[in-house]
Amino acid sequence: MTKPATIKDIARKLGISVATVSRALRDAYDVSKETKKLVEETAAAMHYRPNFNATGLVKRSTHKIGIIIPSITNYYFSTVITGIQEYAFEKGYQVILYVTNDSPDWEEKIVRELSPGSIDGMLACITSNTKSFIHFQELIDGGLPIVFFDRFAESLNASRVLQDDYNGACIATEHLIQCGYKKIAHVTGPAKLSLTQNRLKGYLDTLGKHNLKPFGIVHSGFSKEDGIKDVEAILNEKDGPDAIFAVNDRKAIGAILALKSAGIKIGKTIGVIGFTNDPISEIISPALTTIAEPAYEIGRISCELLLRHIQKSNYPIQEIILPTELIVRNSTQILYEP
Amino acid sequence: MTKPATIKDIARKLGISVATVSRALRDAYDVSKETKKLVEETAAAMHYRPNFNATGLVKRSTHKIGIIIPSITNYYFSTVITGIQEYAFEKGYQVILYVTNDSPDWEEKIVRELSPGSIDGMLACITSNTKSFIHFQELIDGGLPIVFFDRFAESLNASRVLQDDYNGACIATEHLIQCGYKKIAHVTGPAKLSLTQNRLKGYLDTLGKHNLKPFGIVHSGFSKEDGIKDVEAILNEKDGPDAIFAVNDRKAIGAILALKSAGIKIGKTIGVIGFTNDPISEIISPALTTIAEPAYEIGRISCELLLRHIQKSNYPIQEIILPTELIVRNSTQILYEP
DNA sequence: TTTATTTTCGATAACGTTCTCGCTACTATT
DNA sequence: AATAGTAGCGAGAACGTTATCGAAAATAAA
Repeated sequence: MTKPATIKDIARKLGISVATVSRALRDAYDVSKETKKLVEETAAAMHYRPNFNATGLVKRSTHKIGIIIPSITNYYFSTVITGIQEYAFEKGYQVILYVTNDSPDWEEKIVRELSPGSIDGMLACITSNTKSFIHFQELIDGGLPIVFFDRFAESLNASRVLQDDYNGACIATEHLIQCGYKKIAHVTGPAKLSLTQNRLKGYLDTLGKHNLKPFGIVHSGFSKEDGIKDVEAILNEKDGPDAIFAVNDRKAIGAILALKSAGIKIGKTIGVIGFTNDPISEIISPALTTIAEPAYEIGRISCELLLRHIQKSNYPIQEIILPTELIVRNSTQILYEP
Repeated sequence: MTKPATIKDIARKLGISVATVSRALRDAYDVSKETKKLVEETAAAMHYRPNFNATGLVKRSTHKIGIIIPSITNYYFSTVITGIQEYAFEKGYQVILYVTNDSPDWEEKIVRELSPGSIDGMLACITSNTKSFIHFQELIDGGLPIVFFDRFAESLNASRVLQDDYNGACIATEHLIQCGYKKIAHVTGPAKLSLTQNRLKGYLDTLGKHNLKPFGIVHSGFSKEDGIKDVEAILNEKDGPDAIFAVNDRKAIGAILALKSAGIKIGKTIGVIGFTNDPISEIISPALTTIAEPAYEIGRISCELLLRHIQKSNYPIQEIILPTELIVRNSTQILYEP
């Protein structure tokens, strides 16, 4: 119940002015070594902790950054957040978490209700169907540094950190082709998202390179249930696929479940490849071949970039793309040696 | 780049005092309806947003709460956080996330570096081997409301919200016995944690009730890998178990993987039951029988309780225990009809 | 010495709010 | 008509810190 010690308390105890104490506590060129040391010692003794509200008020900088994200209950997002959190903590920043539940309305509400000076910058990942971006544009216009990750809007002039969706999709499709699969379907995500488009493009381009035709492209959500539904629909068509490239692991899991309950041999009859490298992909049987995304690094690097923008207001806008990696497991198999 | 509007700007524009504007913007008994309406309108027009640093300074209350948690990359924790976040957002509170990585040193450092007045309260889940609790005690002594969830320290006089670990373990063990399993091993967690102790006690008591002997109790970490190791060790003993009760789903998953690679038929030869109801438990094959924890509700209720403590400084300390539920899947089977 | 320069510090005004007074101008009471 | 009460507002201090300006003391240069 004891009130926390302030700079005034230290000043009073030492018989010096608050200004001197303040200087001594920061990087001070303006204060003698003796008083600096003295102040630091008594500050420690009194358990002094700076009041961020006060410093924030005068310096217009709280050491806080915001994360706005559709959800945290999946491997990719929670790992990105972990990366962000760790880097931020190392640099003395605190992280405020905003979860949109993938609802554009919530997203807009959250952004609109932001108090000025409550955060120094923002890490953002938009919902899968954010239609208007003016709320983000207003933040940017207001001078708040924003770095997008994973999902972003082309129209917004802001830095972003992404995995290499296009090449990842190329690698995935190439792998299926090398295995000997020929009729490769793509179970994809929400149409407007750039990551969906890039993975789709990688798929199409790679098929084209090999003179193969695209197959049953279905746009829907990102969930396991979406994967099940989409694959069931594909299976009902007359001419079925012999492989499925899913836009992410959750949908690939759905695909595996759907194929299993249809009694189809996964790998041998129909190959499945995902995207993410969710830990579940090595637990499910057959284990899921997938494209690994560097989620943790994306978090760390996004945060690093954001802090640069915060420190230099004219820091140049960047697009950082991190490589992906093919992880081969049992859901794809070599059908014949070429 | 335009500076955000302040209360002063509104006052100047309307030719009234800042005090009146301030009153008009809050629940004002002291201001006429006309000026109140006028102020609200121009505030909206100028996109006024209150500055939390300033209000926090004078009112000694930021609308922020902290969550300190070992990790966010698992189903239980991320779901609890989701519950917390949603409730907090509904009530106008922001959530600051602190991740300890299950390291007692990080935990202590984070707590020690908290700035006074930077949060109004704290939701906490301790690491699996926090040895000393004085850093939390100091927070409590300093008057900061804290609510613990899932993991807590008996010695700390603070509210807590828990799942019913004891009865959950009883139900789990009882289920195994009803199935016909007789030699039930318990793969458990870090020894000091109360949840470990309660689940262990539930297991022991239920066995005792049926005159069965406990079997191969192994204390280790919470991870899948720990589960694999523990079960491999148990299998190497002369007289093997016919069922395994794991302290959580991740270890149960590890158990299933270990049993599979040992070529043991799960369910028929050895039954497995977990604790959590992680989504992965219905994806793995065989699907995992488990005790479902109300993670989301624990989050919401913890947050609700914390806000009560924040609003009434003498709000009574509570221990809230939420029920669990048995979810039967294929990793346990009825061995014979009694 | 005297002057110039540096080092070290204190006073004071901000930052954007809320809070406590107290003042004015009404309305109600007698 | 006199008093009391009340509604509505403004002035100014406070919250804990940093920033600006200048003053005093110490040192260096002349």
